[in-house]
Formats: sequence, structure tokens, C-alpha cells
Amino acid sequence: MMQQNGERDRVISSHTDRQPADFADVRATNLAVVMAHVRTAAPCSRAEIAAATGLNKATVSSLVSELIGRRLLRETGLAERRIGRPATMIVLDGSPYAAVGLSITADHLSLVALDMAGERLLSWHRAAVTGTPGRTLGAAATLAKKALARLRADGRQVLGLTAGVSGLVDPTGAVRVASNLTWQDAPVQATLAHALGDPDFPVTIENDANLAALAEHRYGAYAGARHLTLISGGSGVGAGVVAGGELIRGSLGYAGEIGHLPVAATGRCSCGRTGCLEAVASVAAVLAAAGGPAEADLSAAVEELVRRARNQERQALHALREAGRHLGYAIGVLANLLNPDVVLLGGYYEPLALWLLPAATEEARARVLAPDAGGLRLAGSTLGEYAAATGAAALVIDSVDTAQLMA
Amino acid sequence: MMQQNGERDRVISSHTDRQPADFADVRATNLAVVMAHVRTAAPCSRAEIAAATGLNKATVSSLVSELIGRRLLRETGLAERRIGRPATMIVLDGSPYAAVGLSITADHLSLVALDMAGERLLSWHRAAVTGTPGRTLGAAATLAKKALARLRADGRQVLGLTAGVSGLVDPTGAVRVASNLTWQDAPVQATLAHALGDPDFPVTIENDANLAALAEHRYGAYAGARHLTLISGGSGVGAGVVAGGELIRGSLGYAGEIGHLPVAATGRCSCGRTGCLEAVASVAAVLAAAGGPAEADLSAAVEELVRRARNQERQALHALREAGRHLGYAIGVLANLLNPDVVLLGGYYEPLALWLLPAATEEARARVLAPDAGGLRLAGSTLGEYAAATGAAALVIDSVDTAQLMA
DNA sequence: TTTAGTTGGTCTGGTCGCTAAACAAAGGCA
DNA sequence: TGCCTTTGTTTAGCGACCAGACCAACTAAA
Repeated sequence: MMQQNGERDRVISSHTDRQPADFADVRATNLAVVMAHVRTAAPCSRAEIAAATGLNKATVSSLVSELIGRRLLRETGLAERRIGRPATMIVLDGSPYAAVGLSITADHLSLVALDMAGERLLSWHRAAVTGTPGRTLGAAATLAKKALARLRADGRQVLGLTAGVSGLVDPTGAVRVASNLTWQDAPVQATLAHALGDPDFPVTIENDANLAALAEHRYGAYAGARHLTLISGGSGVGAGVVAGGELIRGSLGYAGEIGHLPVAATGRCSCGRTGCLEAVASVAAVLAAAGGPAEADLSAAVEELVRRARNQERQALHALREAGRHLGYAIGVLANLLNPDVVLLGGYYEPLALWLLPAATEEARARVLAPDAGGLRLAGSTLGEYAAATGAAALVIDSVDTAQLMA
Repeated sequence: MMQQNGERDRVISSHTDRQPADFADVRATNLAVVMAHVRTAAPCSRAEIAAATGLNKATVSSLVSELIGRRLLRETGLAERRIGRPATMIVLDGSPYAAVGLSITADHLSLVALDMAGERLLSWHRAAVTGTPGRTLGAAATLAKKALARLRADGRQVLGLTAGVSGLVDPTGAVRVASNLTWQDAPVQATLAHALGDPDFPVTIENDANLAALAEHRYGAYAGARHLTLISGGSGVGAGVVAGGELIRGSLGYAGEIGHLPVAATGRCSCGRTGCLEAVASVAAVLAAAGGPAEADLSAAVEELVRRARNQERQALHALREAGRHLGYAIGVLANLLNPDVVLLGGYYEPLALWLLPAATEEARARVLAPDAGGLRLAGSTLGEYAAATGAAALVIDSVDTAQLMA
């Protein structure tokens, strides 16, 4: 199959060409409706599905039996003890399938595998292998192949693999610029697919902040918020934007580049400009401003900073407050433009959120024009280091259960 | 009917609750498919529709005859002279229906009526009646009632009325803040609907920059661009954002508030902050910076400025260049975040675009991180003073032919 | 233990809208 | 005049849903 990212955002004609519908579409839609309901309300009976979805009991029976046939659902013999005939409960059966998500950053390599029920099957973390895209992707492929072997040994079919990269990913899955990885114009999709032996499932590439935002939208504390932005901090700063329940990728997939938003009068940035958010409020910048002992590893350095902040060390607290203020400024800009329900701080900001949020919230609310800041809430992510990889796997699940597997 | 704006962006559960589908949906979808095809390819034969949409000839016949029955399509006896049986051509028949759009700004009141084919039936322009929301909306209702009477005299059924207001419009159709109109917490939807005598068609309120963006997306020079932003200049500055072919409204409908983006170190803004885009690059600010004779009317003042710019007057050109630079800065911020295909300058920027664009383009491209500015293009709007009102009417058509009228 | 009541799930018949294929209609071309 | 080409309609059939009847399985009370 060896599929490109492409198509995802096809060239337009007027109005967005609508596809004609027929029975198969009705069936696919209703299969997806049942899956969606079971995903949120499992375990549940056929009768309950019918009542909740408005579909006829007979139709639900037919849909459920088809989904059981595809091994996407499973009956748990379990019946409730209650008046009337006991229900045979239905739950998601992810067991025959798996979706794999990777996150490739300058610091780490993470892998998450989910089943169709969204249950985590694997979550692996490795130190990054830096260097050329080929070397890094080779290491990623090695890790992925180990995961694939493990999943297949469990009798699972792998439905797809998505890799998140902290850089500008174009619709073909090439990375045009990834400054923290020092990559440029790297055909990541092709390279990774090749390194995996051109597997029979789709391999796609996506911006890692986008994936983290998607993970928040699905599994985070604010899951389901239709307008959500995640700001991910590390050596750089990126944002993933979900608006109207959809990930905003932009014309060429370059949306969410918040790192070089000008927020300050000083602060030399690697991009050559001055006062970029990344220059004054990236985690690397915070660490530098906070002083403290040098650490080779970013996560170790962040841990040390957390320790110092807990100890109320002046310089650390000041650095975090200042960074929070700059973040709040950027969030204010973003909120005026997008009016999100919630903005989350993720990546290495997550452990620091406790100290970043007060100043950020104050600054952001002061900058938002809408009354009561347009309902804006700020919070720290709670998904941890696997956020991006989880989002990557979720993207695979999405692409499947929305449509394809149904057909 | 007297319908609220609400519902438009309903409260979420996980995943965006999917609706089950049945035959009616198939039929509605395919009716819309045929309408969409005829809208772009009229005049065309049944056979051609079948070939282009992939639907069966018999199905198309059935769909077309139903649409003719609803007087949405019409046969033009015309047949081509060509081998084989001559085709009976089908065209849109907007004649029995009309959609009304209003635009209410501090300067003007515009009204546009479109038929279902998107043909303009009326386009009226009045000087604004300022004062309380009640007075302004009363004047708007008077104008609208005249239009309604005219349309009804032509035997048309009015399908809906949307009014654009330059302010923060919440999902219930109330305007929370409209600084240029000096309104605050005005229940515009209720007031306008009442002033119209609570008509039997839906009355909705929308931000006018959003509507202008929608109009560009439908009828502008870049129609169909899936990621498009329109920046509308007047006494204030607002933006309408179309991403992924959809209008971005945000959590509470407050998206697109670009006017108070900080872009400069100086420039006192009416909001109390310093350096807001609106303070240094709104049309009012440009006029002030350009000096020149005072004019009571904004459009007269803009005309005068255009005249002076044509005459190469230094101060005028300098003011326009500076404003262009500030706009470019804001566009750069926006483009990093949203990666649009195209950013358009509308409202009173439109006649000034010739002088604003060079500096704006240069500044914006310098600020965008993505290679080749992420494909960003800048241009002036070409829809003229009726852009927002046209978008308002288009919104009515949309809401109808997407679903409702089909049911 | 029986019987009524309640709820879960399947079965039957019916309808609707799409498809395929045959057919009728209407003209060009030799 | 007869054949060809293309349009559009008709007919038969099918797939998916729905309503309601029906059977199944259990609780509760007589």
C-alpha cells in the first residue's frame, strides 16, 4: 500500500466537491455511529445503543453482528441483574488490530501502540539518536520494527503508523524544516516507509504539536473541547490547533508555528530575529534564564528546575514567571484570533505548568479583547511524555474507523 | 419560526457526536450533489450530471424532477445540435426564493438579496443611522422590510436574513461588544427579529468580517481557497478566518479579533493598550497619519486619500506604507499560526490595497517561518462594499441548500 | 409454583431510494 | 430509408432501514 500523506487536503474546486451517497454510505455511517457510541458508553446492550442513537433495534442488531464479525466489537457474556431479560453487553474488541504512533524529537524517541478501543498496548521511550535524518529515522524504524514484531506475535494486524516530527511537515510527508533536529527538506515519509520495508499499512508523518493537540482532544482532561490549542515546549515551541473539532493544518501543513511569534523587545533567536517566543520562553530559554547546574539531558534539566522551583529559589521562580508572561502574551494573541475553549501547555512545559500558569493566565486574560476572555481557560497537559505518540496512534485509529475499515 | 443563532456550535461530548443516517439523508445528500453540480456546470443535461457525479441516470432523473418540482431547477428547452438525441438542459432556478444579507457598520448600512443561483437581486447602500442599537437596528429593519416587500412583490419566498455586525457576536446572536458602534451587550438578534415583526424565516447575526471572508470564499477572486483570511479595515480592524473550507468562529464566536494584536511600540489605542494594529493601521489611523483635509464620511476620506496617493503625495504614501508594514506584521503572525493560502484586504482597505500591499507583502513574507512563506499570497479584495452583505446572504443560501430545504 | 410484568433481542413485512439494463425518443449521417 | 448515437424513462431488483410482532429470559408477587 505504502501510502503518501497526500490526498488529505486535496486541491479545491468551488465549494468542496460533495460526494454522492448511497446505501453503503448509510451503512458505513451507521457502523461508525455504533462504534462511536460503544467507544464512549461501553459496556452497553444493543437495546441501549438503539435508544441512544435513535436507530431501530433491528438495525442495531444487524450493525452489531457485522461489527462482531469484523471483530471490532465483542459480547461480554455479562448480564445485569435487573428486572426484565438480562442484556448481553457489548464492548470494544481492539484485540485483532493495533495502531502505532511514533514521536521523533531532538531529545527522545517515543512509541505508543493502541488497540481500536484506545487501550495502550505499548509505550516505549528511548533517548534520541541525532544526526542525519537517515540515522534518526533508522533508529526510529528499528524501534518500530520491534513493536511491530511484538504486536504481530500477539496476533494483531497493524493498521497504520504515524510519526510525529517537530518541524514543518508538508502534505507529502516530507519535512521541510525541523530546526531542532537540524533537518531540511528531508523526505521523511519515504525514508521511514523504506526503512520499515515498505509495509502494507499506511505510514504517515505529522507535526508533533498537532498530534499532541489531537491526543488532548481525544484523551486529555479537556477531551472533546471543540476549540483547543496545545502549546508544546522543548528546545523550541510549537502549537497544535484544533478548531471546530478539526485539526487545523493550513494550506501546506505549516499551521501552528507559534515559536517565532514576536513577544519581546530583546532575546536573540536562532532564526535571526529578535524577541521570538522561542527565544525567551522555550524550555531551553527558561533553563538558561534560571541558571542552575548544566544538564546534558533536557528532561533531567527540567527535573532539576522543578526541584529548584519547589525550593522557592528566586532565580528559578523569576525565570518561570517571565516565561509564563511571554507565553501568556502569545496565548493572548492566539486567543484573539481563534477564541479557543482551552489552551494547554504540553511537552516539557507540563512539569513546569504549575509555575508558568499564574503569570501566563494573568497576561493572556489581560490581552484578550472578548468579555471574560472569551471563556478562555489555561491548563497544563496531563498526558505526559507520550502525548504526541498517543496522538499519532489516535490519528491512525481515526483514519480507520471513520471510514476505511467500514468499506 | 424566529430562530436563534444557537445550535450552530453545540456543546460537545466526546468526538463530535455523529448522527445516524437513513434514506432521507441519502436523498438529501444526492439532491445537494445535483444542486452543487448544476451550480458550477449549468447549463447541463441529466446525462451529464449522471456522468459527472457517478449517480445513475435514473437516479438523476428522479432527483432532477424533484428539484424542478421544488422550483430549484428549471429546464431550458434548449438542446444542443450534435449527433444523438438532443439534451434538455437544466439550469438553476432561483426565481421563487431569495436570501437577504445585511451589513451594519458604524458608517453604512448595506443590503444584498441573492436568489438561490447566487444572482444578485438587490444591492442597496445607505448612510448609517448611529445611536442606540434600537435606533440603528430600527433603520436596518426599515430597509430590510422594504427589500422584503419588493422581493415578495416579485413572488419570491424569503428563506432567511443574516445581518453582519462589526463586533463580537455570541452564538445566541447577541452582540457583546461593538466598539465602533459603541454597543455593549445588545440582544441584536432578538431586537432585529422583533423589528421585522418576528418573521417566519430565520434571522441570524454574524460578525461582518466573517461574512466578508465567506463571500470571498464563495464569490471572490480566490473563491474556493480552503484556507483564506480576510482582513477588513474601517474605523477598526477585523478578520474572518476560513480554514479547511470552514469558517472558524471559535468557542463563543469571538474568533478573528485581530484589531488589538500588538504590532508596534507606540500608538495609543481606544482599548487602552499601546501599539494595537487598530491604533496604527486601521483606515482611520491611516487617514490621521496621512494628514490631508478632514472629511465627515469615511468613504469620502478614503477617496481623497486615494487621490492624494495617485498624486504621489509624500505624506499619504508614507502613511500607507507604514500601515502596510504593520498589516504585514500582523499577517505574518497570522500566517505562522494558520498557514493560509491567501490573505485578502477588504473593507476600506480595498481601494487602498494598491499602496498597502507592497510593504505588507514584504513584511509578512519576512516574518513567516515556512519555506517560501508557506505559499502565502496577499491580495486586495475585489468584492467591493457589498462583500459582507453578500456573505450574509450566502450564509442563508448555505444553511438552506446544504440540508434544510431538502428535508 | 405459577403467573404477570418487564426488558432484550430477533424476525417478518414493508418502504424507500439506488442501480442495472432494457427501451423509447429524437436527431445526425450515409 | 435505415443505422448509429445519445438522451432520458421505465421496469425489475436489491440493499438498508423501520415498525411492530414475537420470542426469550429474568424478577416479583400471588
